[in-house]
Amino acid sequence: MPRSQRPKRAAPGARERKRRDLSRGKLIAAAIELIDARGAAAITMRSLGKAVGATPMALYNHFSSKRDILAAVADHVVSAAEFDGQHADWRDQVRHCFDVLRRLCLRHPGLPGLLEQGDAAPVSVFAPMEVTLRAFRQAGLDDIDSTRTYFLLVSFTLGQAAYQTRGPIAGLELSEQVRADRIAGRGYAVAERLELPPSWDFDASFDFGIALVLNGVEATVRRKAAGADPSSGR
Amino acid sequence: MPRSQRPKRAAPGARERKRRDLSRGKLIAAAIELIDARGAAAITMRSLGKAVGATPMALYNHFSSKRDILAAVADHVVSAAEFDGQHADWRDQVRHCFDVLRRLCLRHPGLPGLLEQGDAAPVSVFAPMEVTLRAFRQAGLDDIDSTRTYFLLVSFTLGQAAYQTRGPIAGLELSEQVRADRIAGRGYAVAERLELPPSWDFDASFDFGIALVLNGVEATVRRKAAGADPSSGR
DNA sequence: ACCTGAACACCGTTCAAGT
DNA sequence: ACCTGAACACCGTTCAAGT
Repeated sequence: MPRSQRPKRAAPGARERKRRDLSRGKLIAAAIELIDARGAAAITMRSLGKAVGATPMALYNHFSSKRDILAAVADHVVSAAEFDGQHADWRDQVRHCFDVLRRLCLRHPGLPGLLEQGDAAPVSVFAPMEVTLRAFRQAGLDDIDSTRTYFLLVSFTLGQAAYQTRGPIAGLELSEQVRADRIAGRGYAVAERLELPPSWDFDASFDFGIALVLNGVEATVRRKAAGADPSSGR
Repeated sequence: MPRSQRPKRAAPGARERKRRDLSRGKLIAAAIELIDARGAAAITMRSLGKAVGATPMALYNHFSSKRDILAAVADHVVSAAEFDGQHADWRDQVRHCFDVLRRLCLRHPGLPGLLEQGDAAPVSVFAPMEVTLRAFRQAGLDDIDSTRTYFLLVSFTLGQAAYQTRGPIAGLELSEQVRADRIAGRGYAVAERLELPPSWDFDASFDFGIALVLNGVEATVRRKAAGADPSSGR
C-alpha cells in the first residue's frame, strides 16, 4: 500500500502512543534485567542499546535522556508493588508497607540508588507514603510528624537494603578480622569488644528497626495527648 | 650540593613518608574544596590535577586510584570531627554525636555519597559508632540492639542530610504545586490533603527523628527488662 | 622518585543523513 | 516516525618515556 493511500489515523495519538509504549516497555524490561543482573552502573546507553539489538542512538527516540530511562524504570518497579496490606491495625499496615519496599530493594539492588540519587523519583513513590500517612493518622499522629516519620522509615529501609545488597562497605562489617586489624588499639574500646553473632541477621535487624520506630510513634502520640490535654485522665 | 654528596638519610622511611604526606595533604585539601564548591561529581582526575597545577597522571604517584582519593577525603573530613560531647546523659551523647555527623554532611554535601557508596568508608567512621555504642550500653541496650540502632541512626542522618543538601528529589517535595499537579486525583487522598507548613523545617525534623528513636530505645530497654525479669517490681 | 604525553577503552549526547 | 554512523567532549587508567 503506497504511503499516500494509507488511511488517515482516526486517533493518531492512540496509535502513536501504543507503538511508543511498546518500545518503551521493551527498553524498560531490558533495563531492569540489566540492573538486576549486573547492577545499576551496568546501564549505559550502549549496553542497553545492544541488549535490545539497536544502536545507542535509537533509545533517544523513546526517552529524552538516560535519566529519563532510569526514572521510568524506577516508576515501573515501584508501580508494580502493592504497599497496602489492608490490615486493620495501623502497625501491621506500616510493617507490611516497608516490608514490601524492602523486598523491592533487595530484588532490584539498583533501586535504592535509583530512588536516592538520579533525580529519578517517580510519582509512584507516593503510594507507600499514602499507606503510611493513613496508618499514622489512625495512630493519632499529626500530619507533620507523620511525614517526618515516613521519611525516617524510608531512609532506614533504603539504607539497610543498600547495605545488605552492596555487601558491607569495605572494612565496615564488624567481622572478627576487621575488628582485630582496624579497630584494636585505636581507642575504640566498646566497638572492639562488641559481642555480635558471626553472621548478621538483616531480617531481624530490619524488624527491630521498624518495631523501634513504631514504639517511638506510640510514645510520641501518648506524650502529645498528655501535653495537649493534661486532664484527660479525669 | 652535588647529588652524590648528599648525606644518606638516617631514617629514609620517615622522610619519604613526610614528602608523600605533604602532597597527599595538598591533594586532599584541593579535593575537599572542589567537592564543597561543585559537588562530589566534580572530582575527576583531570579536574583535581588542574586544581593543583599538575597532570592527571601525577595523582597516581600519591594515590593508587580515584577511589583511594575519595576514601582519603572521607577519612580526613570524618577524622576532624569530635563526636564525643562528654555529656553525662546518654541521650545527650547520642544527640550530640549525630548532630555533629549531620553538620558534617551539610557542610560537605558530597560526604553522604562518599560514605554510602564508593566503598570509601574510612576507619574513622568507628568514632561515632564508639560514642553511640557506649551511650546505648549506658542506657541498658545490649550489643546487638545497640549496633542495630546505630545503623538506623546513621541511615536516618545520612538520608536526611542528603535530602536536604541535594534539594528535594524532583517532584518529591510536597509543595502545593506538586500536590496539585502530580498527586491530585490519583487516589492519594491523604497525601493530597496533607497539612504541611510552606517550608520544611529540616532542623526540627531531624530533632524529631532523633527523639523518636531515643524514645524507642527507652521503650525497648524497659520491655526487655520486664521480659527478662518480670519480678523486678517486687 | 616523581612527572609527562600519548594512547586505550570507555561515557552521554548532538548532528546530519538515511528510510 | 524511526534509526544509523560519525563525531564531540568527556571519563579512569596504562604505558613508555623523560628528569
